[in-house]
Amino acid sequence: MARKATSGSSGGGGTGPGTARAGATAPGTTAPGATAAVPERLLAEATRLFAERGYDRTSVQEIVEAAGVTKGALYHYFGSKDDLLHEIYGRVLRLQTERLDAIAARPVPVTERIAEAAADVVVTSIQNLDDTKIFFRSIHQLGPEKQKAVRAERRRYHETFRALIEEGQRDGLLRPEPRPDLVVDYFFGSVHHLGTWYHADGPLTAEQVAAEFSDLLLHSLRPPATPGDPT
Amino acid sequence: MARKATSGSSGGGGTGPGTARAGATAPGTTAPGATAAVPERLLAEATRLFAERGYDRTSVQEIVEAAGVTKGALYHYFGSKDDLLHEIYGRVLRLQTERLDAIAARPVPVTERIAEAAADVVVTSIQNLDDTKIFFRSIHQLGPEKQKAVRAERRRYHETFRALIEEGQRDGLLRPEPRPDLVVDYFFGSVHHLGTWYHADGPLTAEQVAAEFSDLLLHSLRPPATPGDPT
Amino acid sequence: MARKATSGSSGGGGTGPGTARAGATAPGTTAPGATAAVPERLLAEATRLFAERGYDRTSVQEIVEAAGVTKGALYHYFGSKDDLLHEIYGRVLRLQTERLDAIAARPVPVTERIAEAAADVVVTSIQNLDDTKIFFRSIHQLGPEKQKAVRAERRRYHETFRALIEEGQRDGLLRPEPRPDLVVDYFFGSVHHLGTWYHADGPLTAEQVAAEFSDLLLHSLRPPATPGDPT
Amino acid sequence: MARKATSGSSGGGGTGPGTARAGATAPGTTAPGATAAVPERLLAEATRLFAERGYDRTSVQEIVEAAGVTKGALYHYFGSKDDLLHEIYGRVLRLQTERLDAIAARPVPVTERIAEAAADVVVTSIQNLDDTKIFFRSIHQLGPEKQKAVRAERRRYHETFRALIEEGQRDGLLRPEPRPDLVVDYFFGSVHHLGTWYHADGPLTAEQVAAEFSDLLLHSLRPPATPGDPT
DNA sequence: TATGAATGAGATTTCATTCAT
DNA sequence: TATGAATGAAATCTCATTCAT
Repeated sequence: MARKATSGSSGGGGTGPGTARAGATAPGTTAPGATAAVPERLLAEATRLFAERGYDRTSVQEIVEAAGVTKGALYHYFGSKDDLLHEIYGRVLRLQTERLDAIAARPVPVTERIAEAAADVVVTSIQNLDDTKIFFRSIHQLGPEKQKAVRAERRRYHETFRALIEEGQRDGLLRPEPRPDLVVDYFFGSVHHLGTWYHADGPLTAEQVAAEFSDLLLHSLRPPATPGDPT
Repeated sequence: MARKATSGSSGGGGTGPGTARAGATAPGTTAPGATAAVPERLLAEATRLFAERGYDRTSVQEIVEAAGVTKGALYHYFGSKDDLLHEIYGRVLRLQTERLDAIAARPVPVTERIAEAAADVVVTSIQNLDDTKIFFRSIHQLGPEKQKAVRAERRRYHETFRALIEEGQRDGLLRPEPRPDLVVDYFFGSVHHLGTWYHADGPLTAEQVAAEFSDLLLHSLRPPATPGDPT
Repeated sequence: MARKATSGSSGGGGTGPGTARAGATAPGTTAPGATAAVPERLLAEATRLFAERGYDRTSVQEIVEAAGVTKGALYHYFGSKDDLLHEIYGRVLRLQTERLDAIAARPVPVTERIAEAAADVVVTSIQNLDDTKIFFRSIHQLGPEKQKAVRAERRRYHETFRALIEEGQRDGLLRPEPRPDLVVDYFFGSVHHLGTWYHADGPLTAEQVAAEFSDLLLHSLRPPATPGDPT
Repeated sequence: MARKATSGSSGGGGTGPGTARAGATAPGTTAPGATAAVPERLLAEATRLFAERGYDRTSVQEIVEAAGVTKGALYHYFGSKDDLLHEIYGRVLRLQTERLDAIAARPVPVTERIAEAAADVVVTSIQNLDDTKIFFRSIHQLGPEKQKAVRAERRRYHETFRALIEEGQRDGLLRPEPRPDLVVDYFFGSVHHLGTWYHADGPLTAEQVAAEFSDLLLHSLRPPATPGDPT
């Protein structure tokens, strides 16, 4: 058995998020810079195709053809088509979780941390727009236990974000009325739908969208200005 | 070939939302109070199943079994599986478009109309949660020309909503900074994602969510309070 | 759903043992005597092929080609390749069980009933030699619950036979020493292996083999001749 | 390519039953007492797995995993999966042939030799129950020429046994009526089916079964008692 | 002596759709 | 208005085997 990407592979192990992210060529690969290692190539093409025509509408045959290998090779590295999807999810989730954790830990006012976190998730969602598209369209096509794993990771992300909002409300920097969990669902609904309308060649850069979204979020939470306290 | 539900079948005809929703028996149906007419039953079961396991994962066989008819019957009323999905889309779109148009035409301040429209779309999305789920998961699985038709209707809806925002900004009732189209995408992202987290047996009623979402939207657009102008 | 041969179909229902055995043409079939109905043809070809090259070595493709239909047709009638095998088993088992029950109930001395039963199972095993071959080679390739069902039916058959032997021993017509269950396993081992050596074009008719096997069985159970009791 | 176990490898060489069974380490193996040599381990696991789930249902991958080696290693020692099966067959056949030859040569009355041979084959079949199971289920899955080779060896074994029966009939110690070849098929059918019902943890020891089977065989051949000749 | 990535052919099964009745 | 047998194409996955190292 080769290193099949099994379920519990989150957390740095697995089919080489390390290699995949670092861009380092796996041992046994040909010239660096030429063709990437097979698993990475498979993941990249799968991501592109899933985003383009959906998980169910993309056949394994199309993926391997795009990656220039045979089906046997795919199944040498990934246990199933499901695994491929799961691995794609894992990559984005890990990336965004790491970044959010870093931002949440910064020694700056909580409103600033929220603004930064909001802007950051928009930017990374746009930078990985294919993954974003796939995520919210295809989660239901994952096997039940893998789906649970992904949802659990997602929930952890949301909870971290919610904690920031709660902190802001406790400190009186944000309006106390909105329910934090609803705010999170409200904001991330917007983020997750970036994939349905954002285009790289449109009029807006990722950063512009990020700034606007972040601004809209904070304005909706901002306490009413009190006399002598011009925001 | 009898009255197949072709694309342009909007307008309240046979299989339309009106008859289906109101529970009125369509002409030519058996005893009222018995089982609903076949096309309605097919649409209802298809909606349920598509929401439950996705369009591609639902087989025609499953739909007809759930509706208690045979495949021949389905193809008697609908030209294809695609048609079924398209018809489901049509129902929600028509419903929500009608309501938005009515609200937009009311002789009340624009902020009030926006608040109402926002709350209303949340309520109807939750009331038709299955349709909402299907909509944003399965659009891509529609054939290209049907997809275009649906997107066009959707766009019209968004434009109506955007016009309200523009009006509010022109009149100085809303902050001028946010780009209206971005605001629309921002808000409807949230609405469309209701299907991923809202549960009827959860702690919140549709109206509570509607009030909060509407409130968040308006606060994010509210101009900064000026002295002597308490909002 | 068409009449798929589901597990519990033993006992006269199912994919038409009635039609299959009686040779009656199913409604909707063409000229009687011409080509048999599709399910029957599939079963017949599957039996032949499974006997010839084994269950695992026979592809569904080969079966449908031999039967002159498409794969879709096979799966219209049978839920799986497994089902086909199960149905084949069912036919022989039902046939032999019926015959044994009839013989066991005859109002003749038990030794005679045993002799007849032994001869009969040999004859019917040879007449359905393909089924016999398949039975003892392929049972293990059946799914677990179907395997259990088949074994249960088989056990019932063995128990009926064993009861005859016990009766003979109780009545003093057979030697008391041999354990009845071992005798059953001993004899049916021989019967089941007919498929490995018997050929229709060999020197022996089915009846000759039956007579010899029956004779060997009874001689091995015959009590020692007592003076004045020439058997 | 090193010493691949080719078809004609009988005669006690490297991978032979002698070394494997006795637990002696083959030349070139590591420390005695540690894990067995690789080819032996492969054969042992293959035997277990083939018996458990059948030849076709056991993948090469499963065998090498069970043996703790890689596929390359298997193909280093054995030319094919077929070879593995053939080698397993060879082991039992050689063992049983040797023992039968020894028994047949003993200077005791032929009835005694038959009784001993019958009991012996039962005992060794039970002691190597996995091989027994495999033998009669999987012969057909061997390539044609290997199948022929195995059948030829098997035939030789049967002929030796048949000769004993013929001798007994010639000498008037056995009933002359039964056809010797049929008797052989009759008895070995029983023996070969031991694998389908015997369990080591059942109520009977191998020796008890052997005694009963041998007894049943001889009673079925025993001439009718003549007055003044108490058996 | 052994590895393990990769192949390529083939396996079973599913499914939307058609059509004679 | 409805049936249901049948199609044919495509889908996912498995597996024995090879070969450069």
